[in-house]
Amino acid sequence: MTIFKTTHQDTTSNARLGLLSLGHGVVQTPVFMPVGTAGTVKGIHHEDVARIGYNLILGNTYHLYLRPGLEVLQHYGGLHNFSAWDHNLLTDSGGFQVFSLSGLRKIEEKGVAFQSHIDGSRHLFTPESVVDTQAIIGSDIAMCLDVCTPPEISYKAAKEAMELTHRWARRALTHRNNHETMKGNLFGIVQGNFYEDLRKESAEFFNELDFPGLAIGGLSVGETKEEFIHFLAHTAQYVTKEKPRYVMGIGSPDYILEAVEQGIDMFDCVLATRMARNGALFSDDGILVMKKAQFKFDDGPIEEGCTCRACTQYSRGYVHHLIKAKEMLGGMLATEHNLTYFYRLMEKIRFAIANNEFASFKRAYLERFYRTK
RNA sequence: GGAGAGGUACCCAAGCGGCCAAAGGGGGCAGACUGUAAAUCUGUUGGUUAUACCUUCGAAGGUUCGAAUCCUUCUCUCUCCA
Repeated sequence: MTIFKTTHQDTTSNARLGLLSLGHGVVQTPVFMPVGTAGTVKGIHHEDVARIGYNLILGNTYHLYLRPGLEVLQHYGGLHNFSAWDHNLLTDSGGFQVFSLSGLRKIEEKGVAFQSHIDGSRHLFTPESVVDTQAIIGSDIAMCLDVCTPPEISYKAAKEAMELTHRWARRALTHRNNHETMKGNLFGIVQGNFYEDLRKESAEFFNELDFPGLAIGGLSVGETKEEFIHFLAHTAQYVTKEKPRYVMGIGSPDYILEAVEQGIDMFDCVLATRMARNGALFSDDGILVMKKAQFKFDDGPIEEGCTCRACTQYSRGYVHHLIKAKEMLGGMLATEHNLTYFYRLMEKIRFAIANNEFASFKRAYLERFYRTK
């Protein structure tokens, strides 16, 4: 069963419009997904996330498994109900967490053994257990457990990680297809590190399997922007265009534009929400670091035309004050602003694609965003 | 009026003869943040013609090769007693 259809192909790039049909509604692509690691998009009500327009957010298997734990999630009938989120939910498998918590982990054929960052307790994730966990969470899109690797590892290590990712993917798919209660879709994750032939091999491997969608993983893990762009484009050319294509872990507006240009349909990133909490707000004229003294007496909105609460109800000076004073409302308003900004950016991107002018839109956007004022 | 404690950089505060332009906080300023161990972290914070020199630890004077540190006087603040 296909869950995705392309509705328009931009004539100036590989960018495309699509519709992604999931358990909690249809998602317009390209789509940016806010990250709600531990069952909450930090600093904002789920109600407000939905009000902005989002109908697909992330959760994280690793974090939710450790806390609140499967018993609690089962008690509440899944994360949708538990967190009052009535729209779509994608959960990351924990592959990235296991990678970023290196030192505590041990990767074996059967799965990955790791220690909790919370209390040091020992746990094992297998391709099968991670599918089970995401079934309990109730994910509309579940991700395979993968082996995510950093830049500058050897070819041999990269190849081994990729091959293990592939074996795990087969096991996860088999398990999912025999699963009695899982309703969500399971996506595969292309790996291959920063080696062109491995990326090609991994993409072709996943194209052959019966996943309803595919992700490109192992990018945005510390490589340069040039490497990111190169390996994104290189990998994307081999990943089937018949399925939704998801680049994990990006990004900033410039990274998102690069991804959309390569025909990527989905991406998620903590950047918008984390930077908001740290006092950096996005605008078409670049990033505003709100703690700067220049905003102290600034009566204007964060961004003219923005529809968020921060922009429609408060001045830059007030937000500046809240951020400086470390008031909770500051991070909340900033989060709402950045998520609104990214939502509107995606709307503009989709509009540009619909009008076959993505290439010029991208150029003009970046020119303005990085123009020094 | 008496007794005691104390005045250190933008603020609080350590230092109590040389390793002190002076710990640590805070505040200020700057930077970072990309499948969230982050409402976090990092750098910087007397001046200059800058691996050195100049000015600075309430004020003035003194002891010493050398003083934020010891002595004298003055001054201001706080606490207790009358």
